[in-house]
Amino acid sequence: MVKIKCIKTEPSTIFRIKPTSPYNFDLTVGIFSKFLGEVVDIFYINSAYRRLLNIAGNYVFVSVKSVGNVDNPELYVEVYPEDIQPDENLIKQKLEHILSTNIALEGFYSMMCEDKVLSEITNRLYALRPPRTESFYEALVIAIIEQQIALPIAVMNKGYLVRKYGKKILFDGKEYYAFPAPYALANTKVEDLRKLRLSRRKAEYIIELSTKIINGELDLAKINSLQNQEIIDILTKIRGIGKWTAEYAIVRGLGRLDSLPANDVALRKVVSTLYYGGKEVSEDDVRKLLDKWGKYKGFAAFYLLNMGRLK
DNA sequence: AGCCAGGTTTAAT
DNA sequence: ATTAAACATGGC
Repeated sequence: MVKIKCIKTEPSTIFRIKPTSPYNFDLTVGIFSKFLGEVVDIFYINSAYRRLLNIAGNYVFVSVKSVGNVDNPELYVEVYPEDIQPDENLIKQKLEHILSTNIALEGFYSMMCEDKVLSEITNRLYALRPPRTESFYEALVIAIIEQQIALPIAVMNKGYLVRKYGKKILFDGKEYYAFPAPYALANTKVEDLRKLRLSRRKAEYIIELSTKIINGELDLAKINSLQNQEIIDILTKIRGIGKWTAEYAIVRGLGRLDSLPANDVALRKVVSTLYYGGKEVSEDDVRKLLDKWGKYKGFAAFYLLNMGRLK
């Protein structure tokens, strides 16, 4: 039997975050509510973004509300620690990372004015930022799950995995889950993960990756000090992580906006529709088109992908 | 109805 | 070298 912890309904700490302007909170965290079956990052429109975080080994439940507006954004954060209260600054940094509150958009927006397609998208998605995962590990596992599969299915698959192996709490009568830690997944068997509707291959990839992390073969702590290409070289030596997976994880997990998962099927489709009149495009075509945006090419890809979802 | 969905590796041609 | 197969379901 799993013991369920109920979180107290009174926050132990309250603080505020001031994102750089412009910042559209609903649009940004709204990315999380697009798919049924999302169980880690919880957001209902006009409500709070809620998540169970793992901060330096301690579980902390956070609830984030917008108390500002797009041009004068401000976030109101309530913290409910399970046991030990971690340093408030660590929690704040983690949330600023996840919610991408510190990105400067001006450079990107002024660059996009030159492109008809992107300037229209930018108008519709104004002040949207790419949310990030809590950890790089989470980004890698999600990327593996999302390989060659429809996104709603991938989100459901992630949900099964999280419900089975993630830390669970109850808050206000609802269940919330932290993303599983590497040791939790390293100790599973392929057959266990197969039952969660993961393919045999993906189950192997996730277990092998998690094992490399807990035995120190792969040190994710030092990843962020490396260049994109260095990270790709290291990661693609690991079974199950190809170029797309590495590039995708660099965007989702590290929040680097200059990493371009050019071989992404959805991205290729959007680029084909919006720039090539529906003619099929290759990974190289996508790179050729987006490379000119330099350090913002990943951001441009993010906007294009979300445009594809708006349709 | 059927086909395609945010790849990558391995094993069989 | 090239190719097929592997995870499942909502939308078109």
